[in-house]
Amino acid sequence: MALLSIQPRSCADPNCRGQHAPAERVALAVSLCGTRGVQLTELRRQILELLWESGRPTGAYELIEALKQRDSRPVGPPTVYRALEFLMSQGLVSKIESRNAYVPCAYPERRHDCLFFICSTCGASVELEDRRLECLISENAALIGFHATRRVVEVEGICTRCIAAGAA
Amino acid sequence: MALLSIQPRSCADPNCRGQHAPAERVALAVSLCGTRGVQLTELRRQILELLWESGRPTGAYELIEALKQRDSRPVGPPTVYRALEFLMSQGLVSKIESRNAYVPCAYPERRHDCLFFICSTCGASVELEDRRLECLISENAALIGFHATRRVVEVEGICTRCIAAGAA
DNA sequence: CGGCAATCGCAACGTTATAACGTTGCAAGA
DNA sequence: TCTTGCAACGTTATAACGTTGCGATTGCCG
Repeated sequence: MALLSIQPRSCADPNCRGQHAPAERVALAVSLCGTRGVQLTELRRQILELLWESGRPTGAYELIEALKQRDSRPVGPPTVYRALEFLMSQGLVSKIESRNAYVPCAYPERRHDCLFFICSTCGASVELEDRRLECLISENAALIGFHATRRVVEVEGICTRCIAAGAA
Repeated sequence: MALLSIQPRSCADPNCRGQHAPAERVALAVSLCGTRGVQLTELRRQILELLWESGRPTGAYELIEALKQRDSRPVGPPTVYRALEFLMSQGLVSKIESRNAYVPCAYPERRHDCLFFICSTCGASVELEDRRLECLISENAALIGFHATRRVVEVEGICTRCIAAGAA
């Protein structure tokens, strides 16, 4: 198991690297849930925040560890899985099936299916959206009379950064 | 856990429904492996056969059960996973990531990535191929400088048969 | 026949997910 | 105030999926 590397920073210093983004993401989620009349509880909020801070697909048990270290609150697997289920139902999080891990969703206000690129070297993932891809899948589905409800598109490979690093 | 439903038939009777197909599929695999100079051992062959006979994505532990019932040979998880790994390396089997289950591949001679449709009602899966889809994914990959090595495209929904049955 | 690599058997363990049941906290209405 | 209802969370155990490590066996090839 990879070492736990979720290390939130307080973001008051000039060395803060992109740690404001998680806060903004969470703020968006808070307002979104307010609008929708659903409860983004403290636990759910924290898990979403951890996912944004992590920067890569993160397993449920990693989240359990991170929560324990963050505020010495021990939570069991069902608790975390329930929170993840809620976050997924709101489009705030997606599961990366090929990794059994979870990522925060960049555009929770749009209800679409995403296209994920996961780097096998550094583990980072990138989320894209392509309407044409969804159309093509629908087209194929129609071909066999299939009614699609969920699309999982995950691409494994090597990201730009790792290609560059490997070439050096 | 769903009831084990892998029930091979001897295929000598006139009521045989599609059970010749698995035999033909396996025969193709045998010749293919012969050509490639790799060993499709008895165990590997049996697992491939079971997958063809199953007709739906089948878990590793289900295969273990089926093997035990088929010829009272008890095999452990590592044995089955190794065989599956071999079959996947030869393009004879694919893993359905969203189900942690395995399906036989219809076109093992072509080395491509498939598009799977999995029915949430009956569990059956259909394999399609669409070159345009692969192109579109490559295009998106190029956009972010990503070098793709594996594409996972799985669509969950309801198949024609189940739509019809539900409408009745 | 001897050597070697590939395959298989087996025990133990690690990881991911859920079942089953109980508890807490809050809010509406008699 | 009671009590009823409900959503969220806690706890234990267990199911389901997958891996490691090592030794035994098989089969190929000189």
